[in-house]
Amino acid sequence: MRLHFYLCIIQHDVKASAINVNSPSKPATQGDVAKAAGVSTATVSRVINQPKSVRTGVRLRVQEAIVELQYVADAAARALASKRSRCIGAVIPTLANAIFADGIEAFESELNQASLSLMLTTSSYDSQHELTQVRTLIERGVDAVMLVGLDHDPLIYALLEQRKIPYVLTWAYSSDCPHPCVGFNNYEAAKLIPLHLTTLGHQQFAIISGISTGNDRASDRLKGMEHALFAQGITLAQGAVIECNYSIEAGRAACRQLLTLSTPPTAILCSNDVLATGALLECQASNIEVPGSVSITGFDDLAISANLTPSLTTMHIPFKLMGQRAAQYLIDRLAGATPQAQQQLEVELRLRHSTAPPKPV
Amino acid sequence: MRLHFYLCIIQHDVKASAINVNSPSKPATQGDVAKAAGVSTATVSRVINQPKSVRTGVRLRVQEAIVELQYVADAAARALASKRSRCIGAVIPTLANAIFADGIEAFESELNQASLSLMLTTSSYDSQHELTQVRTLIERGVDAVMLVGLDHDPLIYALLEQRKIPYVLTWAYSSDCPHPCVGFNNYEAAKLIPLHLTTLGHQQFAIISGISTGNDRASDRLKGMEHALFAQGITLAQGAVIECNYSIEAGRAACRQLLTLSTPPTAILCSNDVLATGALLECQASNIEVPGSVSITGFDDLAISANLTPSLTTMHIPFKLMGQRAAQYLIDRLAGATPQAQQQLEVELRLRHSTAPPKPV
DNA sequence: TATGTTTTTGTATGCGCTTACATTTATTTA
DNA sequence: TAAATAAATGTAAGCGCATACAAAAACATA
Repeated sequence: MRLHFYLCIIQHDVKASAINVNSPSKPATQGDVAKAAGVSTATVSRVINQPKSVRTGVRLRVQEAIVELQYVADAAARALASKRSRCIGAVIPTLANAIFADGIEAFESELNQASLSLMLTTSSYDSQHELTQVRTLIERGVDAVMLVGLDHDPLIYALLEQRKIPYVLTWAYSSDCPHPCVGFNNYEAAKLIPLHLTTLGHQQFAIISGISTGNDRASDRLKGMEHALFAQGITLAQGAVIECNYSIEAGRAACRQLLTLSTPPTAILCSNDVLATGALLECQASNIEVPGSVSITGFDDLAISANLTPSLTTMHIPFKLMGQRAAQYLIDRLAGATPQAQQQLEVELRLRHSTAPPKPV
Repeated sequence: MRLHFYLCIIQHDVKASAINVNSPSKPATQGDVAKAAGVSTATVSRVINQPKSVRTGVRLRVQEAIVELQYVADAAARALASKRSRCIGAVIPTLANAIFADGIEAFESELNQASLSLMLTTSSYDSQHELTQVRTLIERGVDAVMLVGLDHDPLIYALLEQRKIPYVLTWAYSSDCPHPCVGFNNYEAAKLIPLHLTTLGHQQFAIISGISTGNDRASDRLKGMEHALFAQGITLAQGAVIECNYSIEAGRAACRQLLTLSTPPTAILCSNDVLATGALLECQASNIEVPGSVSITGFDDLAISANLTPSLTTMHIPFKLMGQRAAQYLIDRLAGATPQAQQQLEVELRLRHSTAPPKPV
């Protein structure tokens, strides 16, 4: 016992001096700190995790040793011993769409403040890939998971629930959603847009939608717009609904195509601002007046939308707030609280200059 | 000893049956799998990490047990024992700028294929915050780190090198960079743009730059453009250089201001496409002809740039390739290889319709 | 078949930390 | 001041895995 003690002292001295000369020695461990400060490893651990439970004098001594030895706690060991990785996983369709980038940025920032880190993956709008990514995140030991949209492979929910991993769905909301979600009702929000245009007097509509298969947001928005039109007794002409990828080029191409219909639309409803921007730019490039010849609406309210000429009428979504709320939900869950499981965010139709009454016939 | 043995058996049986009925029992461990397959934990570990070293029959039995028990290896334990977390950290200024979003998406995708996960953080263009984030990543035990730009707090390099954590700098390149980097020379690339415009006959220039303080990319681009102009004997009028945030609104405001100069520029050089888009939209909104009255150039070649009216002359940067290469560099490093430390990517000035000879005076 | 090789498998240790519990020390109460 | 209580600290047992080394099995050689 005594011998052991001496050995430890010697070992510590060697290490300490080695560190002092910046040699490539191994990083200090909790044990090194403990010896340097003359306390047990348990106390070092407490200084790090529950500082208040350690007397001030001791705490200071330990903190000094930590700085001195440039001690950095080993995350793997902490995670193994505490069963918490302090990492949150997120699967989003893509970063290419600014709406995800903004939301995720806020999400990460919020996590950061709670000393949590973000493990980010993308699914490319592919639900099987999403499942794979969730599996990977679970293997990585994330403490919680954020997903986009309400529809997911049931296996995802099974995995998450089996392992008791808190999760939250975002970018969508439904009052009867059986899962925790933070977002807005894409369907209901989308219904508001046709209303605005019919009020202006439009009768001839067309829709540029994202691919609705396997994308509940796109699908809900499309349905919302269609149903709202039908409710007004308006029918969509053959070929007046185009589904395409979320890209400016696709939006342009779709717009071009729609304007060649036998009865061209006086209003084109786009299911997001990327497509709407494409449509607007196509009109600009083709010298078609907006809103003179055709009104155009978007959805999302990207940074560029208010700056286009004409500025885009679109549905404003508080993405930043959504990211924050989603993060907060998970943070609360991990803290043992039971935050509100379904959170609906306010959206707002921003009336700008891309919409106007149709030309009198 | 013997007692302990029995206890283990009993405990295992309980666990196994519990799992079969999908009860909320603890997830299976390697030991559970080992018992189920009638092998040692070492063999299970080998089946997972070096399958070829295990006989086919045994391997199959183990894999079966893994599926049966829904075994998922504990990442923390693996990391602790193997000293590898399989996580790569990245610090980018912001996701709000699409150039980072695209590059990171490719980066993550490449990591994914190598069974590595991305831990993403943002610095808000703040070098001290960046240092904090790097610290956090190191604490999280990332195996490698990706940073944006060449200039960083020396402490960052010290930390990384002390812990022998491979890292790579991106979005920039310099032949004399002492650190691994994958990117392009912002300074040299920027110099090409004024050249194009002087060739067209422009003499009156203005520049809209990002905040150059603490941002080597912005600073290099600005210097590059200025030096190229000076080399042609062209001086910038007082107030002809504006530094502002990377936002469309800021670009618009800067453009508006520049056009009120006593000798308004015939060409406005923007240090990225966001600012250029802002400038272009401002002109559009003010009915100022581009390139009739003023030529505008960007830098980055965002998705929207080719679709604006007029389409934007800009420097094309292969962000996707850059993300892939950066990831590959780190993957190779972690595999023990010594990939090329400095990798320069080709950039290309895309001549489009926002530039033209100035109006004859 | 006996021996030497190689391949496969098992044993047992430790990675660095957290935490239940035991022990010591400080503080309060009577 | 002593006893009772509370607070601070130490002890030691894992957490679940990878891996060095030892042992066993399979294979090759003579």
